[in-house]
Amino acid sequence: MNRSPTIRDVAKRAGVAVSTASLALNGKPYVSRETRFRVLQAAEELGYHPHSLAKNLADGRTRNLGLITPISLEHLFASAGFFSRLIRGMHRAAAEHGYNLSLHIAESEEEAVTRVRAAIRGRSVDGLIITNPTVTCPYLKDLKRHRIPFVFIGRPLEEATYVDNDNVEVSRIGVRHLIECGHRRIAFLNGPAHFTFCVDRLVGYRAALAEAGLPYEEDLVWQSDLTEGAAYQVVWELAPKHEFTALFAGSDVQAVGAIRALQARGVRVPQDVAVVCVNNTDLTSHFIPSLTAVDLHEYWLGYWAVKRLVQTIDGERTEHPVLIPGELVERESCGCPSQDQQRRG
Amino acid sequence: MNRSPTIRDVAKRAGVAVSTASLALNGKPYVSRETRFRVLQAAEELGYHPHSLAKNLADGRTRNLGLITPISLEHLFASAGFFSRLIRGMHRAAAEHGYNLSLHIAESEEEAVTRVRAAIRGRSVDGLIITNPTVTCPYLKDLKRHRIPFVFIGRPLEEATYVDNDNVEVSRIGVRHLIECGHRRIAFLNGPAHFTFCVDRLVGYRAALAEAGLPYEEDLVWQSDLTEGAAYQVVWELAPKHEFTALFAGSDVQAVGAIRALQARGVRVPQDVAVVCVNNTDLTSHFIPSLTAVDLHEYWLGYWAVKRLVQTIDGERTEHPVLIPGELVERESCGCPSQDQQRRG
DNA sequence: TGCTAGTCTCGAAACGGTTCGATGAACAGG
DNA sequence: CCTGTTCATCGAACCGTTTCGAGACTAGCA
Repeated sequence: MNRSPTIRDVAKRAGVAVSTASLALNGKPYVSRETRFRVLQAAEELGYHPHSLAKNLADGRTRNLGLITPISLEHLFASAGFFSRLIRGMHRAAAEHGYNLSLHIAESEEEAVTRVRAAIRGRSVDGLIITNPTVTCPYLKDLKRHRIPFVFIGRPLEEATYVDNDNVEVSRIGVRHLIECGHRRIAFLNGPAHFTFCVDRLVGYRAALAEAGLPYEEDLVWQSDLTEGAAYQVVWELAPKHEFTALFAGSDVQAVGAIRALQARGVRVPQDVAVVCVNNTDLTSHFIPSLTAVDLHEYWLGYWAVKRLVQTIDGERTEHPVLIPGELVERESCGCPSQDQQRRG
Repeated sequence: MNRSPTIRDVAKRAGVAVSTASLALNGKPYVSRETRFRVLQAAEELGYHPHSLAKNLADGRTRNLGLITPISLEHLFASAGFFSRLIRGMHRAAAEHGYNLSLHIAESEEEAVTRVRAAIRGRSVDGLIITNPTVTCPYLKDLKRHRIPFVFIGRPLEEATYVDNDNVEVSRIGVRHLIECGHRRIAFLNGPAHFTFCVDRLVGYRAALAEAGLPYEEDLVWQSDLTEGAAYQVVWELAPKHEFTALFAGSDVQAVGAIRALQARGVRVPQDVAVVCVNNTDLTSHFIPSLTAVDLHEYWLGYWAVKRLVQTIDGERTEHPVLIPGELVERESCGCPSQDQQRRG
């Protein structure tokens, strides 16, 4: 015979009933020592491995976690690295709990709705992780109606369990570092205010200034899309109109746009203006000058999202969010004396 | 009742047998017009959606495709963006054919073996896509023994169906561009020779020179790991010893290391040395000067890998590989007059 | 000795679909 | 009118597990 052995084959070889074999194989109680041994041995000899689909159908759990990514990723995460680090963290947590990760990528929010529905209808996942909840969250009602466990990555406006960076802290760390370097007039190039993380970061910016007893000047808070070009334009236009010695940028790409604009205006980085940004990426480490950045630890974002989802699946009621702290990675662009020499890497 | 409707509920409501309902719902022949209509209507009214697990168990197909990534991704793909573009392409093709994508990330090759085995044993996938086959390919014998369909991304040494870039063409395109810009002494900073793509690219480099009637000088072919630091060291050391006006780098990160070394030696890019590299990434577009690069179209790499896998699953015998062409993206670093001004982007 | 509680084992019934073989009706050709 | 197809439908078996209820056997205790 060529087909792979089933639990029946194992049971037969061990001379027990199928149900007993099942108990033995799953380490359940009420199986005698010898019986368990015989079953295990038979399984071993036959090269038996349970058929996951059958298992899943029988006990109603799929052991599958779905990742839904609405909105074209290029637009959302400035850098694609975000996505892969996120996924790796998710994967690790999933593996720790015996879950598989399945991907449901959508290019638009409507497509995301479709994918959420399909996942729910087909009962193909035990829970969902959804990145970048927006204001509308059109899938939310489907999720709630079917009571399927889910976790957001990113702070949603609605009440829902989520995992996100502590974005207040993220910008506070960056700005505080500039203050410690002696800067007192620090511009902030933020992202669009409809992202919750941008709102939070403004709070952190103000907090850092307040802590240091520095005044908050609305004129020094700028805003641009997350692209290099948008950042360039904004900085090109606003930089000459204000006095500042440092700039805190909301993303690595925005920082690059800003630096290019400053250089075009004859401003040197970091000598004339120091720069710190959010997102520790390939770009920040390889750029010249290399960029001091706040690392978002996306790996752990993914890791905890899955952890939290598994908790939810297991019925634990845990409403409060998980907030991942950022971490400052010092490089050349902040112009600090303590800049590390990792060029030789 | 709260449980979701099954096909039995549909059958009962439509007044037909379960088997008939199944035929009707799946668009199979031998169902009369009215019967089919009644079944469909009943399904509609009940809000019936087939239970994917049950379906899969019944017909023995999982409709799942597994992606196995051996070897820490950071090491393998210089940039993380590679991974996410690959995945998106895979996802699209999978969606087109009604498959799901499940992730099996391994940090080492041994772990990859474990994951391959687990996937096979649990019958949880219909086929596997494995990135970056190495010389040893330890999972290969498991794959062949169980006759599970699989496709490699990257050219393996063993005989096996794979999808890869046309790496000979990739470097030929890059080098040819430099030649067209008037350069005659072109250095080549390649990656480690144990990667098949590096071997292929050397072939392309030589081909481009030969086509233009330029001599091949072994002294101008350098080699470094795929990191910035390694590239820096090699170029720092070798650059002064040779005469050349252009450099072709095997990756974006290597190009950055090379440029940094050149600049440290007082060589300007692109004025004194023009640079073209492989990998069109965030880094190449945002770097100053922005880097002319050969785009690898990873999206299509992933797309065709899945396409090919599905063909294999469907029993089509298609041994020859799919080769994705590269495409030159012109920017500042090659110093060509036709450089586009996309700064405003 | 009789009763109860606890172990161990078993067969059967799920889980929710697909597929196979049988059955009957309608219809064609001879 | 008989026979052989083709079409439409049905019931039952099956995919490979888990779980449930029941029965048998063993101790422990009055």
